[in-house]
Amino acid sequence: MMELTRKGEYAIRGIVYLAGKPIDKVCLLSDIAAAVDVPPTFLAKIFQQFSKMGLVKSFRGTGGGFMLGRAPENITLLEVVEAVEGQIIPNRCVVKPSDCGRSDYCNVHPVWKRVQGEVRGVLEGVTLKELSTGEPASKTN
Amino acid sequence: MMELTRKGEYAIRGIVYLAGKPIDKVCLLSDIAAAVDVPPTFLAKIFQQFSKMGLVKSFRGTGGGFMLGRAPENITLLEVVEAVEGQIIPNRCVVKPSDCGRSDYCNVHPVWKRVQGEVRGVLEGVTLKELSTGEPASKTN
DNA sequence: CACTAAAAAGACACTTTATATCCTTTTAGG
DNA sequence: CCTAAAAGGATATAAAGTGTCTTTTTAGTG
Ligand code: SF4
Ligand code: SF4
Repeated sequence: MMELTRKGEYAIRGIVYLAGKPIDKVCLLSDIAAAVDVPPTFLAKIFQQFSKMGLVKSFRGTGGGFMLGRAPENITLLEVVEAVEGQIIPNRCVVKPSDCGRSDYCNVHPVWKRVQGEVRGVLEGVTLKELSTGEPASKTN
Repeated sequence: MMELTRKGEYAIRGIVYLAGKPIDKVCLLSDIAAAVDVPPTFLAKIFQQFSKMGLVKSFRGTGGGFMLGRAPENITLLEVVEAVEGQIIPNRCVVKPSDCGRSDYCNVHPVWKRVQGEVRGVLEGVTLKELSTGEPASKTN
């Protein structure tokens, strides 16, 4: 259970690739797709989502392509994942307790809340910068 | 993403119900299903799985039914969830790194490992006892 | 023993989500 | 105007999720 979809996996690969390039370098979708081994048409859809959310900037026409929307140290893995997969929801009652009817007294409910928090915490603690360079965030600098 | 399936949700409801009964009380599937509001035929399949893994004991024929396989304080939520949903796998490379080819140098890979660990940790820290009584485990007693 | 209660097993049907491709349209440069 | 490239939309296929139905096995009971 809890498996990331291909879409999510591809999304990460694609944007981490961008994060490894100079911030203002415009990359062709076809190049990115080839580099990270993802079906180009599929990656196109993903990057369209990214583009709408400002995670990447896109340019059309000759000389067009994609570049990162913000500095890679300011984009967390959580943002990337949620951009394409939606919110992280271990159980539906986490987002809509009213759906269940048992949520008032249910002892399992808070556990899912906790799971959600933990997962979000981990993903939020990782930036594209770290993912592209392999270096842990140097928070004390 | 990461949503528990209905099956998983139903499984938990069903077994937590059992955990709230005296350990040697035999409950009818139909009663359990009605009590926790789950389609009886579906719950049957789930309890068959539980039975094979020893999480519940089953008795056939007249006077038959189900009871918990072990003391509720010795069954963790992790066990229950993994019994019906399989392992908790945030990304497939967590369980089969060889599938990816990039796993050797991939910086995202360890993040999924960490996510897996956190989720398992949370679920492992919760027992059926706590879930049925609402009381946190009193480890210091 | 025959009858009945109850779970086990297996097959099946339907829905939803995931995965991917294709075609057309828009935008921008040369 | 022609070409490069992304955006948008429709569609196709496969896989997973959700649930039902029927038949079989097991066990108690008069
Ligand atoms: S029973 Fe509890 S855990 Fe399950 S959906 Fe309802 S509130 Fe959530
Ligand atoms: S690229 Fe990294 S995170 Fe993605 S599947 Fe491969 S090893 Fe795992």
